[in-house]
Amino acid sequence: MAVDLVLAPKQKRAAGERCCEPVVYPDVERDQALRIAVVAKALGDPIRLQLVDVLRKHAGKVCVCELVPLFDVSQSTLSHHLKVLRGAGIVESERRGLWAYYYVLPDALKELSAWLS
Amino acid sequence: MAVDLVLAPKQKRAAGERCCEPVVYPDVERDQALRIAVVAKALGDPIRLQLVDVLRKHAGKVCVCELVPLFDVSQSTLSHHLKVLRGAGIVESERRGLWAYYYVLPDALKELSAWLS
DNA sequence: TATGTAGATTGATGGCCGTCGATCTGGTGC
DNA sequence: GCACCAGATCGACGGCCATCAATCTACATA
Repeated sequence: MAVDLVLAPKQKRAAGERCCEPVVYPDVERDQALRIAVVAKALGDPIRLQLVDVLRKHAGKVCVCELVPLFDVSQSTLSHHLKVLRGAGIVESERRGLWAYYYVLPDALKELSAWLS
Repeated sequence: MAVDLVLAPKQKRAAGERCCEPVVYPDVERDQALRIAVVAKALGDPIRLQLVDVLRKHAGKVCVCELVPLFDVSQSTLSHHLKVLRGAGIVESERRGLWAYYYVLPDALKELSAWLS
C-alpha cells in the first residue's frame, strides 16, 4: 500500500550506458497515420489490390461486368470488395443504365505513396 | 472493330453498344499481388504505420523500451505489432543483452512503393 | 404489363485480428 | 544463489473480415 512517494532511481543502466538514442516521436500525426492506414488496409487484400491495378492501368472507367470474370470469387464478393475500396476513398462508381462503372480517384493513393518515399 | 459479328442470341446490348472497353487482365501477377498485399495489410494499422515511421526516420536501430511509451497500448500489444511487422518482412530485430532493437529492412517497402508509382 | 438482366444488399458462417493481463524466458547485478 | 528487469509468448475475449447463396432493386426490352 504505502508506497515510497519518491520515485527512487531504480535506474539500473550502468554508468553512461543507454539502450539507444533518445526517444523520437512519430513524424506522422495520428490523423494522418489513420488516413494512410485506412488506404493501406484496403489494399491489404490481393483481390482488391488487383482490382485497383486493373482500374489504374485502364484510362477510363471499367464496367463491373468486365471485372467479375477476372477473379475467382462470386459477384457478391466482388461487389463487396468494390464497396470497401469506395469506403476507403480509393475508387468511385457511376451508373449508366444497367451497368456500373468504376474508376480510381486521382489523388487517392498520393498520401500513401508520398509517405513511402 | 468488327463489332457486329454477333455471338449469342441472348445478347441484349443495343446495336453497337458495349458496356466498356475490352477486358483488361491485371498487370500484377497473383504472386506479386499477394506479396504486395501482405505488406499493405501489415501497414493497415495506425500503430504499426507509426512504428514503421519512427523506425524509418531513425537511422539506426531503436530499442523497444523507447517505443513502448510512444503508444497508448500495453507492452504485449506493441510486441505483437512488432511481430506482425517482422512476419511481413518489413522489420527485423536484434537482441543485445536485455534490450531488443528493431530496424526497417532496406528493401521491404520497395515493391509496394514501385507499384504505387 | 411481364420478363430478363446488372449489380447491390442481406444474413449466415468460419476464421482472423487487436487488445489485455498473466506468465514465461533469459540476461543482469547483487 | 537470488531478485530484478526487458521483452516475448500465452489464453481469452469481442469484434471485424472474406465468402457465399439468396434476395432485392432498377433498368431495359418486348
